Amino acid sequence: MRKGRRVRDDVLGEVRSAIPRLSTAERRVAEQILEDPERVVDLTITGLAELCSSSQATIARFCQSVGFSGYREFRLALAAATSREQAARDRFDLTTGDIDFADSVENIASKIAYQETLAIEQTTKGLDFAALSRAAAAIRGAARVDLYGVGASSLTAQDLQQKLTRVGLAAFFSADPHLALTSAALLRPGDVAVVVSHTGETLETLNVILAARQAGAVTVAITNYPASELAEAADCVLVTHARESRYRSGAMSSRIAQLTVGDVLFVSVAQGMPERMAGALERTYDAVKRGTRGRRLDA
Amino acid sequence: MRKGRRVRDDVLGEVRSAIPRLSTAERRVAEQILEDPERVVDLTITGLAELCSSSQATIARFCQSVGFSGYREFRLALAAATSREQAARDRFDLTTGDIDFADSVENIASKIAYQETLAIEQTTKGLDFAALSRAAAAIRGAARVDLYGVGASSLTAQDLQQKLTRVGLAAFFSADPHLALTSAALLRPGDVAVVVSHTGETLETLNVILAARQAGAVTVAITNYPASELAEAADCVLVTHARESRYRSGAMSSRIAQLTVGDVLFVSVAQGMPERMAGALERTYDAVKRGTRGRRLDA
DNA sequence: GCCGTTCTGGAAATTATTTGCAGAACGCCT
DNA sequence: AGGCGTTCTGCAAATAATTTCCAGAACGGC
Repeated sequence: MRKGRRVRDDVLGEVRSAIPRLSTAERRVAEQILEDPERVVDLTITGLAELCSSSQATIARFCQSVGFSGYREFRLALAAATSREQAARDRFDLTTGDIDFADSVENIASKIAYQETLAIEQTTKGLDFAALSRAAAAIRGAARVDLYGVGASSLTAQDLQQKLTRVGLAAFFSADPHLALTSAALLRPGDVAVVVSHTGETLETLNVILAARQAGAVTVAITNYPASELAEAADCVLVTHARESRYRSGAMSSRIAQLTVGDVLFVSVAQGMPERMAGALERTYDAVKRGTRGRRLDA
Repeated sequence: MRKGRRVRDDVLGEVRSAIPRLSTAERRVAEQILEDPERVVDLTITGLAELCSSSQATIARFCQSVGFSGYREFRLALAAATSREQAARDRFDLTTGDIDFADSVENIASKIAYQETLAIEQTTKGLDFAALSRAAAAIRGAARVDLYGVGASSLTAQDLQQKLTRVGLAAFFSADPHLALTSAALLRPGDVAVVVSHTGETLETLNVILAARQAGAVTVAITNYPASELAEAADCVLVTHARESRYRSGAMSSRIAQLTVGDVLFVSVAQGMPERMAGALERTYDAVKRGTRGRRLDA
């Protein structure tokens, strides 16, 4: 790749390796920069010149020696590089430990962020793309899609239902296990049932998938446990990889992972039917817009 | 809190959320920047002015409106931010952020993972921890907590409602705007209303928060736009930093960011009441367990 | 010690950024 | 519709930052 890019990625390295061929005054500059890059970023060329007990001209020449067009460009690159390093550092000094009662609010936030991003990364990396494509194709072709989940998993199901509806598919969600069973039993071959369950052992969801299967529908399971009964029973199994924190107050990572899977599934579905999408999205947007006219209460 | 640092982390978010309060010419500038930040980084103020068919003065003023001392500082921050994002993209080995119709399923997954991860990281970094602590304390002390959200935001509200209920708090969620209004009006001083809305301009949600406020309840807003009317009206504002993909098929990042905020809030609440928690969680777990006895349909 | 080469900082020249200002555009009120 | 105040905009002047030029200083080789 073009040099410009490479330099920008590792300014400090460039500076270090340039030291041997620099003159005394320029070397002083290099050392100052390496010692505290973050400080230098905030300095104007004059400030840096003072800091190095030298002149602006020297700084400018230094920047050119290292391979930049001048101080302006160098400073920009330095800012990019330090920020990049900072980002990398941030990601790793997130203590991987579980959340405990002694944590500050800031710590809690970091840890949750870490766990949730981890869940997303691992889940998307571990997805069975073949199964996913099959599921997406089935949903695209279905006359109707039933979604089901209880407890925290109901949110994933609802979310997907909202999304599919938005692109003009007939998607249904029921929170009530009896209604869900009824609904599943009425599916027809070609229709799809998507069942969400973290453990994959929730009895209600299992029964729904069995009913859907019996009715001839394509069954899709979103679960954390590929060996669960739910997974065994489904045609397409989409596995989440969430390790729930010990502070298991609620399904945090698992729910995020499920939603991510839902998103990928949804986008795959939508991608296969571009004609339909464009229009449907716009129409639903307009509808909502129109529907929200009203009066403010404090007027 | 160190504003400088926060801004530097998410310049694009700042720009985006500043749009509402910008003038026409400044808005053009903002849009240009959002459209192709990498390009703008290489531009001098004159270049950017030309690109936006406006004057240098406008650019300079724009930078100040967004919260920087001037273009120099802004450009530096932009360089830092884009480089940071680039680093994150490298991690997911992908080249562009936005999803398009040509993407393979694997690519879609990477991109979604990237965007959602970014939303989580930026949101947790940008959280106002003071507001968060206040909200958590209020919820802990409330005799009742009302949660409200429509559309995609309803999921966040539901999620939080489930969690709070699990630790023994009286938490209510209503999807129906009329019921929500009724409910909000009946809150008492010391109670809490949590309102979730991405844009912060949804009329229904605005009215709910106004009603809750009038009833003397503590009001908490979860929104992406700190300058929105909703945010203005709330006692504690928790801001998400989600940049929705151009493939705006559904609120993916914004919803994830909201949930993350909800999680942090919940854990903060739970942390302050350990006695209550341990027991409550166990009892609710047992209850669910007992409630799920039944017969498998395929037996 | 002299000469040529390289290095350095002061200062001028250039370039970039910010600020002041006056006209234009807009909304508001009558 | 017309007048009035406010805000927005671009021009241009003022300022600030950076680059280039140049002359003197320092060093090394003869």
